[in-house]
Amino acid sequence: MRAHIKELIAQSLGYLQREGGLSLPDGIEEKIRIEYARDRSHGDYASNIAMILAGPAGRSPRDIAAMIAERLPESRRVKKVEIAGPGFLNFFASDHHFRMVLRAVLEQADDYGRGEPGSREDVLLEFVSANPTGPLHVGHGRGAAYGASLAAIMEAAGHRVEREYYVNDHGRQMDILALSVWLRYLELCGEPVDFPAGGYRGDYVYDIARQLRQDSGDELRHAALTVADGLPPDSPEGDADRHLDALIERARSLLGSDGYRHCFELALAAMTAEIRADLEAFGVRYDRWFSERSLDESGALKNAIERLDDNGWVELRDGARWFRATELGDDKDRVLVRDNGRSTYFASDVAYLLDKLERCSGQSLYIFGADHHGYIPRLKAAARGLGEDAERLEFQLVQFAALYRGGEKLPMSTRSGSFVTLRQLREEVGNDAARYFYVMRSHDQHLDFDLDLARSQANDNPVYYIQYAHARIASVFRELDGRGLRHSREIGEKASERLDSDHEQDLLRLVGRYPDLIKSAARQRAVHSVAHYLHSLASAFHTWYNASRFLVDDEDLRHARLSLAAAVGQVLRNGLALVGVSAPEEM
RNA sequence: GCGCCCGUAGCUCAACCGGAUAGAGCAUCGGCCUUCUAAGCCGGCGGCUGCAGGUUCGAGUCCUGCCGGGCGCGCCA
Repeated sequence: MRAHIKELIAQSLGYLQREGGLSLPDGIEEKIRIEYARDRSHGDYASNIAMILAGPAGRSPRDIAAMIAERLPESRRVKKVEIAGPGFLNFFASDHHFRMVLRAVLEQADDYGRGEPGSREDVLLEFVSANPTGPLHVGHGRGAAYGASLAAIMEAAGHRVEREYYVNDHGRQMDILALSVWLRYLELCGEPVDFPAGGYRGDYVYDIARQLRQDSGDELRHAALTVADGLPPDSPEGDADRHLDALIERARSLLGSDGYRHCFELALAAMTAEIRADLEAFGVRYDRWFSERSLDESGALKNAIERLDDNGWVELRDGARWFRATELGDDKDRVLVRDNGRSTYFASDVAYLLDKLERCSGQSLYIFGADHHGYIPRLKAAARGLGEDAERLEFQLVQFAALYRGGEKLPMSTRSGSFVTLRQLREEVGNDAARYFYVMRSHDQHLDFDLDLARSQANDNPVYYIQYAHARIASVFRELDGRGLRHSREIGEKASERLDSDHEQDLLRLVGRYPDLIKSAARQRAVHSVAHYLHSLASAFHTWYNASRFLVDDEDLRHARLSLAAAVGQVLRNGLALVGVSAPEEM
């Protein structure tokens, strides 16, 4: 409908242009914006085009609006056009338009609101990508909920979306996990080891250690004294990181490369499987799990560094290879290969970035936690250095979700193990509430997640409010069935002009703008706007439900109302599906 | 110190890339179940959009400065 009205205005402007009554700036068609009227008395759609043209044309906005209105082509979907306020053109939709809306919803059903697949650019969406060194916590949950919903919304809008998880299966953090597992394993063998300050302390480490003991028995056992012998001191007296690195080296030498590798692979596989299962249970699915290690194995890492070098952005400094990022917009130069010959995490990022840009024709979208915002300039610099278009990289920052319990903010640290996992959250508040709560606020806003509130007020959750509307609709149709009646969409559609109350008109309007909503939510990456829309649709339905009855004797009216109710139910289902929330038939 | 994000009702947040009288939920006060699900509905109370300037027909939205909060600034991952 927005596109339709836009076209009407463009035609009118065309007439005006040809008649010579008005000279228009070039490309003015692009500037036509159709908005939703806020107030019912302002009609259904509004355009401010006359106000934009007033300046250059040197005439009053209302005059111009009148000229445009006079030359608007007839349309069956527009009942009338008014000029209001400072110069708005207000469009009132016709009964015919609303009839078309009803028909579209009921005919297209689950596809209502969906654009043609592939009608928009392909995007590659990377999200969560948490290190597989511990279970996902509630911070990751927000990225997961936002990313999965955004992917679904963009897909619905017509993008082809590739969902990707980048697995950091390569670096020091993984070594620390492998070491932690091995030390816990030694404990289980009865060795009195001192657990390092920098190790991973969560219970899950014991779980993996138990698995290791089951696999390997005492094969990997070494005396605690041998393990600790001659190591630099741990904190607080010494340096925790130096201690940790020495301990990793000790593990490697005692276990041999095969033994060490076994610990490492077991820990990696166990953690990855757990993360995957967590996300799956949360309704979050990926098209690809991309291994960082594979970049090294495939030579992609070497290629990317060479390409930066060929383009003249790499130089040797103090035995290390540096990327001269400063000249490409970053605030510091970055090390690619350390003086010990090992490549940095950043080097892998560059290789992965290149791989993504080569695989995807459109935008490569990163969803980062807010703490990663410092990566943006360096990744853009890398894209430029590679000779790629940095504009194809897009970053959405998801702000923190702070957890509160008993009015106290919970500390969140992976290493100390004192965090609330995504799994615990799901068990506490349920999948539907968790998915909805995560995305009901704009992703660039901080989110205060009060666990007590989420649990104790579970019945006041907005998500139940929306689901309840859906269940009520289903219940109406059950009642209809119970009375031996049937709903005819055909009659309902024909009689749709009987839906003339304010409540019904509000609902028709809301249902009709759903397809536009999906497009704009996708364009703005604004998942929360879908959540808000669903809430207002449910609210309008509850109001209507309380104000009037569906199963009336007047057949035309009954069928018309049932058609509208069915349409509302359909849109609720479609929208809820996009944010990963179920639409129950009864509650 | 430098950089990024954010300051809107008592609380948590919206406001369709500059539009019309800034809206919801929670909290609070008062009403509505013999009728399709009261996990609901109707009404009241609640605002100098952090502060001060600027840009223009028009600013919560854009620009500058200040105040306040969060996060980030390693040959870590």
